[in-house]
Amino acid sequence: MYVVNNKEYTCAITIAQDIFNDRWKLCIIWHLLEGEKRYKDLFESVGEITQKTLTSKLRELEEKHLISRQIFPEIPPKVVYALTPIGEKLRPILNEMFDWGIDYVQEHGTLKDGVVCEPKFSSKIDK
Amino acid sequence: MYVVNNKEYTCAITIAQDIFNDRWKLCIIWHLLEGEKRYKDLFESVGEITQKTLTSKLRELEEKHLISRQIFPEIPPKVVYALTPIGEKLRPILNEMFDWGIDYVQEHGTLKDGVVCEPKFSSKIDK
DNA sequence: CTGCATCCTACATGATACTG
DNA sequence: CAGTATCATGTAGGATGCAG
Repeated sequence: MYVVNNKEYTCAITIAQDIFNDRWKLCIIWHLLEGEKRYKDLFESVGEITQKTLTSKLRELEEKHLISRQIFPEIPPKVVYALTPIGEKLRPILNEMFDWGIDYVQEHGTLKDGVVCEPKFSSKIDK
Repeated sequence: MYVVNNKEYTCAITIAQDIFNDRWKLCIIWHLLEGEKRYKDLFESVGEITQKTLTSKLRELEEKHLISRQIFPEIPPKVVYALTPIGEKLRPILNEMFDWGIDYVQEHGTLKDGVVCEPKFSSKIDK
């Protein structure tokens, strides 16, 4: 039996599930795989998320140790979010999900004109 | 731009998200990685899911081509669910999520006595 | 055994406006 | 710029009972 944050789990899969089982967290992590980002940049790149939801999701991710939050005491304010090591460890999973999505499109979907996301294969730390 | 089931996506990640981003689908797939199963067996192994929800999730998974549904014309009825090839392709992702969960427990959780799930590394097809 | 039909509730998320 | 504060709502999922 696993115990995390006073919750009990019998399967390690459900731990991961519990952490990013909503509409936005995986997407936020996905964009942070490119490197640390400011609140504003996330707000723009994540898409149609509202500020309230973005703030709430960032707090949850921080609480669960997937991201860090660095505050610069400036005017105007500056806050930078970045993946923690355990958050960074999601990279291969996200990339595999990306590949699976491509496979799925080839079997059951089509490709249209327009911009699409690129995978985030390599770590920025390498560069 | 990807088009699947009349929905447009700009990122392949969101396709995967759209398909198993709820409380139960990943868990159902996880158990089907052991091999095909009857409705009753899923109902018991998945856990605290209700019949209504299980049925609904199985329909969604079938509709999205992740599982197949085979009906045996017997009394009492027998229905067997199994992963399709594209569903089976989720195995490495699920296993990596499992491993990530273990990592997460080591950093931010604890281990207690009690039964835990095993990973589903190999395909049953191999055996 | 394998479902479907109702009814119901909680929570995640959205819309909008405001603040230091 | 980086958030709160309110208010509103859709829908996923639960509880329960019935059916072929």
